[in-house]
Amino acid sequence: MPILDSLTTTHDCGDCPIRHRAVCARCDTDELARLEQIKYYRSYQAGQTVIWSGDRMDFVASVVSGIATLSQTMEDGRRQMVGLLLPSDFVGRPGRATAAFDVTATTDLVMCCFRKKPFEEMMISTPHVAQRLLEMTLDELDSAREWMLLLGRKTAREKIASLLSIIARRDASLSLKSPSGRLVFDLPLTREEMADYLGLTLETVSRQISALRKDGVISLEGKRHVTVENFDVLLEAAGDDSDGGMLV
Amino acid sequence: MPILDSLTTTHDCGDCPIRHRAVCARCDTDELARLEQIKYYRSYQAGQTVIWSGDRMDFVASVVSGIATLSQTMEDGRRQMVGLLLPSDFVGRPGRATAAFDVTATTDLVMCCFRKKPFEEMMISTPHVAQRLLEMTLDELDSAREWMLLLGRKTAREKIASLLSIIARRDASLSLKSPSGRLVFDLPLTREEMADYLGLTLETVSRQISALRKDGVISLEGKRHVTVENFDVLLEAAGDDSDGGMLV
DNA sequence: ATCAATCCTTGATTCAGATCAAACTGGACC
DNA sequence: GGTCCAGTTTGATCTGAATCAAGGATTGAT
Repeated sequence: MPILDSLTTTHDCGDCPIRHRAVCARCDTDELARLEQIKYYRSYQAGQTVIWSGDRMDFVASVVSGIATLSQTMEDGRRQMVGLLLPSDFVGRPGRATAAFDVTATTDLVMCCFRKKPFEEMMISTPHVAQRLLEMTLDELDSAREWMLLLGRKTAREKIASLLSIIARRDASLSLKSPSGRLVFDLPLTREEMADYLGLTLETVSRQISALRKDGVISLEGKRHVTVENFDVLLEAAGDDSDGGMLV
Repeated sequence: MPILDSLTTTHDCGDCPIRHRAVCARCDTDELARLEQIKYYRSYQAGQTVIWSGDRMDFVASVVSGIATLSQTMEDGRRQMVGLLLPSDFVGRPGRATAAFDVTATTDLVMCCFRKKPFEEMMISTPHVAQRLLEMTLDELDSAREWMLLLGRKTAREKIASLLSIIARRDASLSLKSPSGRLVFDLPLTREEMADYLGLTLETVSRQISALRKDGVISLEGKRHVTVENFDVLLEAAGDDSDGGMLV
């Protein structure tokens, strides 16, 4: 993929777009230099599988750009997404040999990979990587628990509204606007992927999006481009109390 | 509660029943001595609330004995348990002022609490606490993600069978037996608590337990005492592939 | 022994979302 | 232009679990 060539070559951590949010966020110059030595970039095309659950995994990585999904599949094919990996999110687990979930590139994806063995050594010898990883993991755990409320107790309509509000909030935070009033964004997922994330069927996702459109909560241009007229109305539909926890 | 008196007085970490599994598992003698100075025990009766979501929380803690639940409630009363806290599990989050979830004692409960400020200082100055906490948090995150598959995609029957298999596995691991063939244990939760954990109603829980009994997968004495004749049959009913991930 | 309270079971009915089925949309390619 | 095809929408029907409702069982208090 020619678009990605500039990123697939080794890159200076100082210029990295996720420098301040990823697992390396707290590293000082020395630590960064050590990371530079064990890192390499990998690119994946949209739709490609990064790793299958159970596969041997000899690296850990940060998402640099693009979106990946974490999912689980039962023998009969039922599938549940258990995480959405956005730029700066961490993939893999120090101290474990195999992947616990399937990782799939949803868009074109660039990852900054660290060879696992030396990364594990850094975890022990330098504090900043481990500290940041703990913080990120605690955040992920809170998100996962928020998601459990959605999966266990929310209606289909609330699930859709919750997902839209999360995506809207993330987009707003990237552009430094606080999420209120009108918001515009593109859905990074197909209806089927949304269904897999929300524990629904793709038909129900489609119907509920149509219903939110009819009710004036959102409007659509094409299938992916969404306008939210009033963020508070969306939160209301999501069943969240107006301030809303719901981290991504 | 007179039963707990021996535990509510200060106790030597060396004799602690969770010494080898809790957040202090990796600590050396020096570190343990520092922890001794900032720790205190608290007991709660079955049914008592330990902390409400949003409340200020000036400690973190390990469950020493008993069972607690982590849960979230929506304004209209819908409720979802997002974690079951067993002995050695950690409660609270360094670097955060308020509780993110409700914590409730399901049985009589003893917690080993650490004052948050000095605990946070230890996290920075000594590596072993932070390392162990990271490991425990990564395990919890994997469990939470397994639970997302259950909540999003499993049938009521599979949910019940999954919960029973988790409780059975934990009981077996405490008594060092490998879970296979006949297993006997007590349910630590009411039907309603099971429903809140599984994203079901208490009536559906009751019906599915009856159904598993009729089908010979389990037998019951009273309402809480369960016998599993064949663990593999239970796993089959849970929809897990026979080796089964499903950590607690 | 009676009463109240909590927990649990079972039955009847309803309904939200799944399933089955068909058709539409918009881009890529010839 | 056509035609392919993945992604999507919409309709008809079915079904698993929720809801509504009524009783048991056990415990503990009076």
